[in-house]
Amino acid sequence: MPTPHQSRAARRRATEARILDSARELFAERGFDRTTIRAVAASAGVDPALVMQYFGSKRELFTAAVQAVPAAPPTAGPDALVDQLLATLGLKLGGLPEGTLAMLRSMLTDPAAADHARAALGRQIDGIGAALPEDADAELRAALVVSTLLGVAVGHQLLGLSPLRDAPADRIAALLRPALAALTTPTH
Amino acid sequence: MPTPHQSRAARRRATEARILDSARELFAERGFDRTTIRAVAASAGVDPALVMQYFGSKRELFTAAVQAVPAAPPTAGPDALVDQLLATLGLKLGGLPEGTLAMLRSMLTDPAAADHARAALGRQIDGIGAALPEDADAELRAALVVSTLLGVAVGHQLLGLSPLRDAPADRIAALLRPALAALTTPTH
DNA sequence: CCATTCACTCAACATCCGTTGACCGAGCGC
DNA sequence: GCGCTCGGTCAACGGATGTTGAGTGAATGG
Repeated sequence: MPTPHQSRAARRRATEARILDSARELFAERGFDRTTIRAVAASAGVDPALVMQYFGSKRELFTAAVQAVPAAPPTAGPDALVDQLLATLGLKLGGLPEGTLAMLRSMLTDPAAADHARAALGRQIDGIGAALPEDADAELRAALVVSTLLGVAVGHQLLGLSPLRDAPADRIAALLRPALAALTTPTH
Repeated sequence: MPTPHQSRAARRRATEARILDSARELFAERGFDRTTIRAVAASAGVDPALVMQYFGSKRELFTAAVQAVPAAPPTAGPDALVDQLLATLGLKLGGLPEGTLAMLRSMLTDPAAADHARAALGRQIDGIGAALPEDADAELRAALVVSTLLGVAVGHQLLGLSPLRDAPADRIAALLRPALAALTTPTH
């Protein structure tokens, strides 16, 4: 309504993007089950039926909202690995992308989100495992690294544990660094 | 019905316990929202109305099912701390108690469960923080320790990440130990 | 042996949610 | 200018869920 003059296709794309943004925000905040199509539609200033028309079903809307999770960038040196991991955590950017948060929020209660999470985390594990020095436990160590970062992300972004919420990102990174180094270094 | 001869009070206590067990199992498996009172009742071989009569509401049933989470045992030495933490993880016992799993499963999507989780994890953090050597970052390091264990618990018990699921518990503990030691040791 | 208690069931209500089909009106091409 | 396309709305259905109130039958206690 307030947009004065636009091509029909442009308006169409704009409202679709508005719906997707509202969906991402609500999915990230409340998770899949507690996010209703009606709430997404209201937040986007649109009729619920339109959401269905554009995305087919609530499931497909969720999939579309979460899809923007980028894979881990190609790992370079084994030393820069830890820095890269800390960046992945999103501590440097003040937060993970909302689509990722939506997936994390729902991963424990929605089987489809759990599959998505397992796949994404599995890819991370494989990437890190390949960058680690050759060792029988490389994959397991990579899994522990990813689990550690997952725990910090959950505690910080999703649960808001007070010591984490109030701490500056670089201090968290500084304290985490030796722990990640210990996990990535064979101990024999 | 199959129980042949019992006092009325005993039967009553038995069915209440059966309901609680079914509730814990389903809450741990599917989380708060996806667990229906009808399903709990069916699993306990009972009418849904009886669940209401005994526990008042679905919320109170959940609270009762989750309540059995024990606080951290009084921390002794600063060296045994890491061992104790690994025990808390439940790796040695093949799994955390089902009430704890129920709370963890729902903590990202149910605000009440999130409060419960924040409180329980906060208590853990305080306990560990007090056991750490005096340092300005003690509480933050304790929070990172708890987050790490939370991440491993989630990845292992709730998501079932394959490298973690297939690894023997003592190997996970062995790899985790130096990382936890790095977190609990001031680095200056 | 009888009245009462009490564990337990049955049927129903109210609400909410995902989803659908008919419908409307403004912008587009001709 | 006209008819068609299409972005968008409206009203409704069907199912599931938490919750309730009346009812039933067996164990209890006197």
